[in-house]
Amino acid sequence: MVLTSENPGPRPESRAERKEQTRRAILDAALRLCEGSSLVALSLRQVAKEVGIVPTGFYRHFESIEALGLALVEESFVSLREMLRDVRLHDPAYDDLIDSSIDVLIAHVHAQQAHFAFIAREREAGPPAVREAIARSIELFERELASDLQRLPGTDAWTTEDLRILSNLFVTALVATAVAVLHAGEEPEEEKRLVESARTQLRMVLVGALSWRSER
Amino acid sequence: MVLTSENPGPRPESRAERKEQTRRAILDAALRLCEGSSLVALSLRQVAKEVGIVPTGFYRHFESIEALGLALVEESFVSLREMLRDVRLHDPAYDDLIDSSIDVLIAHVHAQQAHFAFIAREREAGPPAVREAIARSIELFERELASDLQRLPGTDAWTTEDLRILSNLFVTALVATAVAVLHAGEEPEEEKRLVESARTQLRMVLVGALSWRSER
DNA sequence: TTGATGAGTGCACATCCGTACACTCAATGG
DNA sequence: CCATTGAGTGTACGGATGTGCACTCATCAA
Repeated sequence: MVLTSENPGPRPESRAERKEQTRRAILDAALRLCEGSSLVALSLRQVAKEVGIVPTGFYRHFESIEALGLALVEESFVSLREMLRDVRLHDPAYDDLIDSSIDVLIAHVHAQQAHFAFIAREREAGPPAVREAIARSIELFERELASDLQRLPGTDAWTTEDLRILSNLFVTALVATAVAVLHAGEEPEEEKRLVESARTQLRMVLVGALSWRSER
Repeated sequence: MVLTSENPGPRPESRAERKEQTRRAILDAALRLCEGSSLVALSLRQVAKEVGIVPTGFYRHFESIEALGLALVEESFVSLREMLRDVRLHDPAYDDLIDSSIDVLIAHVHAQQAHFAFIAREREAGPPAVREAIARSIELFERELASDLQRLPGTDAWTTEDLRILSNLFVTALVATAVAVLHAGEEPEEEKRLVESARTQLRMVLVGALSWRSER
C-alpha cells in the first residue's frame, strides 16, 4: 500500500484535524460539566480529565477557562442564528407567524439544550468577559429581529426605537419560555402548557403593540 | 454602677445578639463576595476570612454554603414582598398604575441591588436547592400579582389561567428591566432609556391583553 | 531524508479547599 | 456562685487546583 499525501493510510486524520477533534472534545466536555453549575465553578483539571488529556494539555487549545467560555458563546449564537434563519423561511404575512416561530424555538431548544442552558446561565453568572460577549450577541439578535419585524404589515410608520422596544420584549418573552421549557425537562404536558402560554403572551403583545401604536 | 439584667453594663449585647450579628456579617459577606460570580464558586473559607472568623466557625451558623444560599433567597424575597406592598399603596384604578409600579421597582432595585442581582444569577446558576427555592418564590410572587390584577377593571371575566399568563409576562418583563438597570449601573441616561422602554412594553401588554381578551 | 514543529506527557510546587478534633473562656441559668 | 453551654479558636489532614518546566515523538515541510 502506497502512502502519499492523498492517501495517508489507516490514520486518516492530519495533525490539524486531530487537534480540532481535541478542541471539540474540550468544548463538549466543558458544556457538559458546567450544566447544573456555572463556568465560574468549572476547573481546568475537571475538563482535562473528562477529555482524557493531562491538565497542562488544555493550554494548547485555550489560554484559560474564560477563553473557552468565549468560544462556547460564539458557538451558541451560531445555533441561535440558524434558528432565526429557520423562522424566516415562513411567509411573514401569515397569521400563524407566532405559532410557527414558537414551534421553531421549541425545536431548537430541544436540539440545542446545552447551548440554551449555557447562555441562560452565563449571561448572569459567567466571567465578566463572557457576560459582555453574551450581552453584545443578544443585542445583535434583537436588532436582527427588529429588522424582520419591520417587514410586517402595519409597522411601516414605526420608529427604529419602537421596533427595538418591541423586539426586546419578544426576545425577553421567548428566552423566558425557552428557559422554562428546559426546566420542564421531559414533561410533555407541562411543555404544552408553556407553549400555549407563550402563544397567548406573544399574541397579546402583538395585538397590543399594533393598537397601542395606532392610537398615537 | 449597678449591673442588673435590665442594665447589663458597657457590653450591651447578649450572647444571642452577638451570634445574630455574626450571622448577619456572614450573609452580607457572602452576598458581597459572590457578586460577579456565583454561589457555586464561593468558598466557605473566603466567607470566613471576609467576616473575620476562622473557617470552622462558619458551621456554628450554617451547615453549608448551600444552606447559606437558601437563607439569602429567603431574605431577598422578603424585600421583594415589601416592594409588592409598596405597589399596592397606590389606587389601582388610576391610569398611572404602570408608571408608579415601575417607579417602585426602580427604587427597590437601587435600594436592594445585591438582592436583585443575587436572585437573577442564582435562579439559573445556583446550587439545585437554591434554584428550586427561587423558582417556588417567583411562582408565588406571580400568583400574588395575578390576584392583584384581578381587581383591575376589565379583568372580571378572566379565568385564573389567563391571569397567571398575564402576570407571568409582567414579571418576566419587569425582571428583565430590573436586570438591565443593574447592568446599566451608574449611567442615568441609559437607565432613563430602560425605564421608558419598560413603560412602553407594559402599556403594550396591558392594551393587548385587554383588547385581545375582549375579542374572544 | 532530515530537521523543525507542536500536541500531548509527567512531575513538581505552592496554594486553596472542606472538615475533623480538641480547645478556650465569657455569657448564661439554676 | 458554680456548672453548663456554645461561639469562636488553632492545628492538622488529604485532596483539588493552576501552572511552570523539561520531555517525547508523530507529523510535516523542505
